[in-house]
Amino acid sequence: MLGAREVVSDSSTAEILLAAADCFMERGYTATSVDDVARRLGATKGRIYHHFPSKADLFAGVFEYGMDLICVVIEPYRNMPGPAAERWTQLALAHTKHMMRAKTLARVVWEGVEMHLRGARTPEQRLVLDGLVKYRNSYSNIFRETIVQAREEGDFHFEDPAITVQSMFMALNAPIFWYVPRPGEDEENIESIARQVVTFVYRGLTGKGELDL
Amino acid sequence: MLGAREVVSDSSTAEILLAAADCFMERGYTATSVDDVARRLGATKGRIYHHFPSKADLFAGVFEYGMDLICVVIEPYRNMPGPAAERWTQLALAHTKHMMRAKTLARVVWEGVEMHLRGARTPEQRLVLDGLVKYRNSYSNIFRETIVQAREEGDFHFEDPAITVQSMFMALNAPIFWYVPRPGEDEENIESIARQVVTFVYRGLTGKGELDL
DNA sequence: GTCTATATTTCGATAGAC
DNA sequence: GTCTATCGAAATATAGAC
Repeated sequence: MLGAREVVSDSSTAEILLAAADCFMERGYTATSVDDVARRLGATKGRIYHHFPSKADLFAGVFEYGMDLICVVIEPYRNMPGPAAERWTQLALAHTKHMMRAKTLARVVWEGVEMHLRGARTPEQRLVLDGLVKYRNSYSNIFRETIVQAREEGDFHFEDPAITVQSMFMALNAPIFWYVPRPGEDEENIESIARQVVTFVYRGLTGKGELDL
Repeated sequence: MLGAREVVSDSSTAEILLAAADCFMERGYTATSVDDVARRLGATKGRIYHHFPSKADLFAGVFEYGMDLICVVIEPYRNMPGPAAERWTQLALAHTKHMMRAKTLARVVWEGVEMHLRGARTPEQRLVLDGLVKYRNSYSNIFRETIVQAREEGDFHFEDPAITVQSMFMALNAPIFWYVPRPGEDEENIESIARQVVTFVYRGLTGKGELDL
């Protein structure tokens, strides 16, 4: 199952991870103090440091938890039979809806990737981040292989796969930055937004029109 | 000219802004210390605090400088005659190429918008950020009006303009996260990437195909 | 397993010399 | 206009009580 690592052993650890995810999303990694996370838990940082050796490890835990979850979500569609273009549509819909349902975790994963792209930091943190981003890359490779196959089958059209995967993910992930859950009318709302976003990207992948300048 | 405010009065201030932009891009706002910026300048923070009352104001200065620049870049195409779809193509190409050429400033603007979406912070910082994001929104409205007009002219197809503008900008801005300038072969590289990205989005806007499920 | 200190470092900001 | 020196406020992490 793509190496889900079952980070969350007990419910106490899970509670810490979710509180940390909330804080990291609201203020970002650097601006979030361990005291902030403890305060959200109604506890003190002693509790957190008992479960995680450092703030960086806490962040890594949230990242991994987030990746584990989304891997479970797209698993049913990974090896779906039929045209790759149709498989892509199912994967993209599941991915985009999950971005909104688990917006908090998705934002943390995003910041982890961003931190990695920035480079810098200490060698130790670098090693941890490298592992996390490798996990995230194995996920994005599922989509990459699917769109390349759909191109071979004549349904998708694009030049560079790397550029296309990046453009695709940015558009599919967009809702994590502006979507605000509204109590009550959530599920239909999520369905409608996901359909529009995936349609937009689907057209970008299937279209053949060239720019007229 | 969309209210460019001429932040950069003297060359000493400009030098500080560019050094700050580099630092903010490399490590993010919170993780960047004023000492970091000073060190990059080969100076001490006394120099920075003489020109900017606070770190937040320094960030605001970089943001505003970045917005001023990109407004100048798209200005020639804003009121171009002819079909809105063609005007959009010129605007999008100019925008995307600038994202790569001025990647540093673009990333700072991005983080400013992200910080604003997070909410939180002190009321004073909130006020400054509100102003900056208003500036940024007036920029994004140019694109919004253009795609809505292109839809009225029958060239673009989409449902919700807000969702579409968000998806569009995310895809057009994607290069600021992965594009790495390579010395020598830069300009042709930028042209090729921008053409591919804008073609992808163009197809997303012009396409009429529906998802088959 | 969680809490109460506390040691240590870093950072934003200011005051005053030059 | 820039630098040196320093204050005071966080924040990471640890030690030891309970």
